[in-house]
Amino acid sequence: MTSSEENYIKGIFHLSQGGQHSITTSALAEKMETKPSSVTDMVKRLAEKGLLHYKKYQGVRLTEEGAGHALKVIRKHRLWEVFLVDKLNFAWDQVHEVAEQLEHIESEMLVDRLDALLNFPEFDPHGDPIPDKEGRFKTREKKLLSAMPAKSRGICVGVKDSSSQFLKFLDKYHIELGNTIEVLERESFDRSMHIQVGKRKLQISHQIASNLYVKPQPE
Amino acid sequence: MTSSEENYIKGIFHLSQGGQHSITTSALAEKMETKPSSVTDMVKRLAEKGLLHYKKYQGVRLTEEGAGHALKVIRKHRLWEVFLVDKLNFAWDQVHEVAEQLEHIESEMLVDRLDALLNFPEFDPHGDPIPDKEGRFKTREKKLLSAMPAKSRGICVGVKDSSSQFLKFLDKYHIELGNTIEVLERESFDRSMHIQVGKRKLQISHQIASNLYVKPQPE
DNA sequence: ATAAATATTTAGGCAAATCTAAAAATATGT
DNA sequence: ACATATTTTTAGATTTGCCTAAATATTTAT
Repeated sequence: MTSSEENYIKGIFHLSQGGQHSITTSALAEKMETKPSSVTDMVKRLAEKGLLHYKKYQGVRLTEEGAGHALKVIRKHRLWEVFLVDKLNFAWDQVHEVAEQLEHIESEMLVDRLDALLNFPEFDPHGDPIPDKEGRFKTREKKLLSAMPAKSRGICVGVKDSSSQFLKFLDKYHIELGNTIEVLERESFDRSMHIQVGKRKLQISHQIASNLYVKPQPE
Repeated sequence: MTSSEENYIKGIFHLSQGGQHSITTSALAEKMETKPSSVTDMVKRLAEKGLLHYKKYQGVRLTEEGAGHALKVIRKHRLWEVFLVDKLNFAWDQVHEVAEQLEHIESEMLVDRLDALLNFPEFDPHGDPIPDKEGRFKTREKKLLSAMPAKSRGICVGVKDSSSQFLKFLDKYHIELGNTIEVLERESFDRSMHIQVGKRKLQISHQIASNLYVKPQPE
């Protein structure tokens, strides 16, 4: 399987996570930053290989085999991200590009030993779960910070947008995974929020709050 | 630069190490396990990019830029080999294939941090020198064991053949880099040798002796 | 319900990297 | 030195993954 094929499979998998039963050609084209006609070409090839179901004009859906393959690529991607952060001291906004390359290295032994070296991590530096050898992964209760009511608290467990710009913004305001975030007040006018992180109080826009996942805490 | 182009550049570099001023199309085709006509196509492209000198029917020679690029790829390959052995406990006969893939990952930061993680190693698991960031590498006095006279001693510092079969053979007879090898006697008939490694005495064929490098020791 | 807008596929082309078969240049042997 | 053998290059084809432009199917709106 080529890198390009793997990237398509991964792209379809991610779009499917959004709840869609079937992924349209144009949605996939946008995700892959390519043209719909190129997508049509590729999905025909992947359908022939049994990795996805495709009927003309009906969009695509991964087969079991395709989904399994996607999980393997995602596992590799996330493990490499952990490696880069934990072992090579990369910042969390610097890992994606490199992991995009490393995820295509083929060697089961490499992946399994890397997993062991990193102590079988369950989440990557952005809070996304890492599938195990069998493709299983932990899920945890999480809500967008923007969906949390005033006076509630949550532990920051992940980001929705993992672009470098957003991650650097979080760094700047010292918001990191594991922090407890308390919602002090919500502004209904612009949907901005007053929050407290540790001892620091700050005001964040809706755009920020709607890209941060927290695990709600009782009381 | 594509992986394929990098592999050609690397192949030419290695062939040039053998002392040849100019590398023929057919020698390169054999090295790359491809056909001479494919080589002609590729070297034309590489010549256009300024990575090598090529005149029809005259063979090829790397430019400064080409050689610099080759050294970078070789640096990455060998660093990854050290990583696989030191950090992931790969055996020395299991690293080549995976390193062939990893050597094409593009990220200067990755390479430099990997180098630091490994404590700036100067030699890879097969005893080959690792170029530094500037392409410089240590050379050390080494001779083929087969060229050592009887009653001489040397420290095993490298292998010429790094095929899995040969490396496994060495494992089987507990010959490893760093061992002191003493030549007890040479058989002129079949050029086999009686050697002593640590406390063990063994007889090795010329084929083995001519693929093991040693650093000759005085007296 | 039918026309207009949108989405998707087809057709034909291009670049990279390979191949085979044929042509051209170089090297070798007597 | 000249014919033969070998090496190298050229020509034309294939596959992957992409493109543009045109054709076709589907969806939407009146």
